[in-house]
Amino acid sequence: MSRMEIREETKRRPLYQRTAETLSEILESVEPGTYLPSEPKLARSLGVSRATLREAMRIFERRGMIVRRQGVGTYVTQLPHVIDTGIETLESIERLADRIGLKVETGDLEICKRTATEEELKRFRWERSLPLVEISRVILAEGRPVAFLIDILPEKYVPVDIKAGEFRGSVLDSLLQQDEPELWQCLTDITAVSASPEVARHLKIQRGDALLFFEARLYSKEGEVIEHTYSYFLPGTFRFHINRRVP
Amino acid sequence: MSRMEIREETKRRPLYQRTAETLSEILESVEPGTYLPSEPKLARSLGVSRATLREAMRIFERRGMIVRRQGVGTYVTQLPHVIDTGIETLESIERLADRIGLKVETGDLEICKRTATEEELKRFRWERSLPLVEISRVILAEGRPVAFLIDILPEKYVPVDIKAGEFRGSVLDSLLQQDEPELWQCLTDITAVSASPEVARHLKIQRGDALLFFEARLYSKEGEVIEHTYSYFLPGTFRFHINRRVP
DNA sequence: AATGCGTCAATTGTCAGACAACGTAGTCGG
DNA sequence: CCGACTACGTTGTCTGACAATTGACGCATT
Repeated sequence: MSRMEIREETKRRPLYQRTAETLSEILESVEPGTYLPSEPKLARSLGVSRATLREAMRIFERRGMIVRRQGVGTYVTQLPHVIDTGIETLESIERLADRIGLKVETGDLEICKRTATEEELKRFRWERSLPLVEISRVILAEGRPVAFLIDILPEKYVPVDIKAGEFRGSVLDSLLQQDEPELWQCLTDITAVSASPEVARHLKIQRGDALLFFEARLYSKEGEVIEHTYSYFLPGTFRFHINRRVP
Repeated sequence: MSRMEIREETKRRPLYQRTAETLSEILESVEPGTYLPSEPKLARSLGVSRATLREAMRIFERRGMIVRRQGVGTYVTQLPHVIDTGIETLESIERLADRIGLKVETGDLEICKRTATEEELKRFRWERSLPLVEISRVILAEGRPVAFLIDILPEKYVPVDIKAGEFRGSVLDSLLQQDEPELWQCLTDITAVSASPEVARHLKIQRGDALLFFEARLYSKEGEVIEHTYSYFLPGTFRFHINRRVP
């Protein structure tokens, strides 16, 4: 077969995206404030064309990780790492805990089937007959409850490993691991609430204590709501930060 | 003078950035789900090269506003507007209120000069002798307190109009309006707190009530801390949302 | 010595054109 | 009816070139 060639599995995604990943590693490894090699040199050293390199760089420029100045060069900004550890990137609590070296486990796991409420039908455009699964659980860090999470998603989207009873602690991670459905973005509302009696009971705190509250909707590329999550966080354990751009 | 040519003031910034703005307007004006013209056509119609257009498009692709598929085309995603109204873009409370049609005013304004504390010296790398200005105020919506803000910044950066006693409600807006110092990004920590007695007094709420709390550091391109802000928000009035990307 | 000016080299910004890779829809043959 | 093949349009990638901008240097002038 003349057309069959060796093709790495990474070949699937566009080159500029893989280049962006390589660039990301480079940016993390160099001291903030240092200048990158010129575009022609860097492109040659990465084995891509200058156009492709520029497409990859544009991403980091917009994120504020690099500054490009015509006639001068491109240098790495201060604090580039926070962008990849910030809230801008969708991440499960378990992975976040992992990253900061925190051991967590799951408690009070409850999984139940139900149908959508009127409000859910209207807000998420789910079918009336669509069977839903609601998964609630408590996150424990060093034995203490630090978060209470409620995931709601159509039964057809429930990852196979969770269906099989092998719940490993994160609905999101299971969803990300499989190919179907393809996740695209997650819209999250942020606010603070006083703990309700039920949430207080799960978190073993006083009713009325202040909690950080996320309400998130996970979308597919087609704009369909795949999952809906309520998250209650006890202040102090997790630090959520975000990099806001100036307009 | 042969070299002197008419040059619009907008000419200063790179073409791909201006193209990005034009693109942004186009994206907002079209129905979500529709396909854009092909890159050659769109580039011609915008009067730029295809390479420049692609650099501009890359920004919106990363933000999730458009999806590009090789061999098919580029289409506009659902809910593109939330990105520009989300928390990702730095914005004063006053402008946010404006956008959602809320009338706000300022109360309990206090401006005082002081020197940096030990913690501030360490965290922000400010000079020990640097005189600071602390500006605290309450945001009122329809007569009710909804937010309490504390801005801390070196005296040399205090906008001239505020120095002149013309405080118009937003330190950030004043900073953005002038050319110096040049703002670059804002790192914001998000959490929830119980209202302290002092904050509760300003917001006219009970001590211990749940508040959304932002701690923000405003940086220049050189990585210098220009401003430091504590923000307490009463839940319910402002909706902060964010678009989280899947990795 | 200090200052201003022109020149030059290096770097990013922009352009044009070409071809490759990919997906879709239609065509053709079975 | 179904499958394979083909043609076509789109995005992905590359090459080379030139423009615009900046900083450094040398030089003449003050």
